[in-house]
Amino acid sequence: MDDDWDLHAVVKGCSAAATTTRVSAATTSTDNNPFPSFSSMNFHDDQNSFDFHGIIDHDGNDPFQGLQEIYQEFCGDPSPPTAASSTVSVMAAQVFQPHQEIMQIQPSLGMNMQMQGNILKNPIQTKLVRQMTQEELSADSWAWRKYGQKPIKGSPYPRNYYRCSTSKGCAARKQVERSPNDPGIFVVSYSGEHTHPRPSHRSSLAGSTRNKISTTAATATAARINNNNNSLLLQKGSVSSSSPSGSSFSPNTPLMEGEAAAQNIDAEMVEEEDGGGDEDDDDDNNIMINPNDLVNDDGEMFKGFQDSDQSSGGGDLFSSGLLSSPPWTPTSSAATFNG
DNA sequence: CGATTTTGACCCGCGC
DNA sequence: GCGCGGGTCAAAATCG
Repeated sequence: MDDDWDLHAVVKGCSAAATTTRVSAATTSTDNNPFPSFSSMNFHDDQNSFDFHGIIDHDGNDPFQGLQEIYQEFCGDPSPPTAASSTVSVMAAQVFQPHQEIMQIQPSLGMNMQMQGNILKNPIQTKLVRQMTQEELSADSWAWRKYGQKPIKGSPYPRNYYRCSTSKGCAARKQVERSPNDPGIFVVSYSGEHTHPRPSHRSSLAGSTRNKISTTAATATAARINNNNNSLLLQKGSVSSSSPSGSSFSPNTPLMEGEAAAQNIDAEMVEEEDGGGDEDDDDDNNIMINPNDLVNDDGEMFKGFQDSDQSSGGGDLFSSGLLSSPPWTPTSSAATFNG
């Protein structure tokens, strides 16, 4: 029954957005990590705290040189902070993949206009995959509506499918599933882009009652996450159009069930920002990019998902809702998971 | 009543 | 061609 905590929708907020993004080689093993120094990189939301200078690889080269340049371009307009840092993380993940043939960035949800402008130069279809805690999920400000749930082979937890409910034609979607390795962590994938600005008010029923999630579980999850790797992954996928979202609107989304959800709702709007984070957020929002996770044997990025091997049973379900906007556009949304 | 969740069915791509 | 797995659809149920 413990697994019943529904993570249903969490919504809104933005507070969870990452305040500090840490990019690191997930694997500690230097053997496979082409960028040992990566693990020590820390990124802050502060406008210019993201600095790739001084980082070198095994051979003493500066693998981040190009990234630094790109970053500077994007950072012309750092807002929203979270978005910016997350985006950069994504970029880093792509750029640093040794075997990655593609180094372009694609427009995605939540990107601000400037970012998109830059990105459009290199349109690529990608899907953003990120691991986050429930808290972070709750920070999603977009409004998501769940349209499906399926058991996934290899994972004891089902995957939940959400689409943006703010606008009918919005192509933004996201998938949320619990990490087989750590139930406290959710793997969220974003694809498509919002064709409208962020909602400023969460929809009335969003995540209302249907979802109840045990606060304890949520808390535990959040706490646990600090000890886990939050990896940011990218994979070729589907996405396309562009849309502004990075701006500052506030959205909604389903919330976690129960109180947690409720709390998020009210609190979120209040804290949406960037400043909220601070200490706690620092840890919770760390984003670690694991090169190994990004690329598979074929040199393609991916991995996080396929890892676990269990069987899909169809049965169990958890419903989850969650997450929301792309890392760079944090706000809130919640989700619920029923173990 | 409207919006959302749940859940089985359907569709499609992929590997054998 | 067949089976499997993943993504989406749609009807029913739920909730404020």
